[in-house]
Amino acid sequence: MLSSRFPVAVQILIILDWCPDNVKITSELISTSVNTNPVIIRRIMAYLKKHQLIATASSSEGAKLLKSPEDISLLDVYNAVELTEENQLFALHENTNPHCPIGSRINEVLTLPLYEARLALEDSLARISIADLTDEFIAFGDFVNSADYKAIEKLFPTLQN
Amino acid sequence: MLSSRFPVAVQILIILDWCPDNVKITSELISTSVNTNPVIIRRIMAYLKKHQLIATASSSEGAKLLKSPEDISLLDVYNAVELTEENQLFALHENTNPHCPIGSRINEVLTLPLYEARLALEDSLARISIADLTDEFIAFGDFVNSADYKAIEKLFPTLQN
DNA sequence: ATTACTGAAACCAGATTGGTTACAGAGGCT
DNA sequence: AGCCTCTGTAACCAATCTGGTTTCAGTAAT
Repeated sequence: MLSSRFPVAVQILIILDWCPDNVKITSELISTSVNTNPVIIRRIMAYLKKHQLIATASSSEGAKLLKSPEDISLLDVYNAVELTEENQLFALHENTNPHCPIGSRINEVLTLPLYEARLALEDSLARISIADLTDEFIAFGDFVNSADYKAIEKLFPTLQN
Repeated sequence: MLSSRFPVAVQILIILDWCPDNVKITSELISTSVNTNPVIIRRIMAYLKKHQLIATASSSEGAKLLKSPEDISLLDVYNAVELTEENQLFALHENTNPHCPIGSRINEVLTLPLYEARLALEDSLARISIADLTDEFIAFGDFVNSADYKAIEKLFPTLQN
């Protein structure tokens, strides 16, 4: 099973898309939504930053999206946080027996079917954007005007600046 | 990245398909092809056995396929060895903040896109059978008659019975 | 009975994960 | 200038997973 870095990264990007520009979004605000430690959020944001999906600032304005949310697909996020340096979904068993007709060629034979399966996964992820997902939530303006907001205002301490 | 149980399981099934019925296939023979410890092979074979893909015997005849190799897909193998009890590819971050409009619904919103991506992966794996892969290797008969065979005969100590 | 193999337990080292504390440094603000 | 907030890292931790190994009881064929 893959790590939860991917869904958390998606949640980070949705929050950046969902909040108006004048809201200062810090790792602590996001960590309150995810319900984890701010350092966890910063670590994942470092991946997103490295892949040019977001920009962060040492104080001041908080994090911002670097691309239009319509142009950030789930595949972009997946690639940013889940792909290792080996750049593969399926591991292969290394050092199979070179003297065995099966062992000597198994990895070569498996490569294409496993690559195609990975492509199918990636194609599916590529079809959904952050904007698509943000649409599934209540609008920020409606949230602020809702009766709920007052009760949980303290959870968004930096919401208004 | 997923574990190498899956490719090793595929290799086990290919060997069972590839070898003629009169060859006694033990965990040690397979471990020689994979180049690992026989216990590793037995552990993976236990998954395959639990999912009714193979039968094993305490001595005597060795392991056998329980289904025609055309009817064993890579998805069957993947499901047998890689799926956990939670039965999912992507993890979600649990205990997100129920008071946050995003956190309270993020997992619900992510479920469908992640499920579809997983389905795409599985559909792709379902299209390839063990028989398809076995076809990619030299036939057992040709191997036995080849010049190579004599040199590595000792690696298949139980080959002829 | 001997032999050969399976199945399972126990243990191990290394890697990964999510979590935490701590702190240097960047960059606003007064 | 000093203060304040937040980022980016490092260091550390416990839990889990993985592949590997040794050991051994049980099973089945000869």
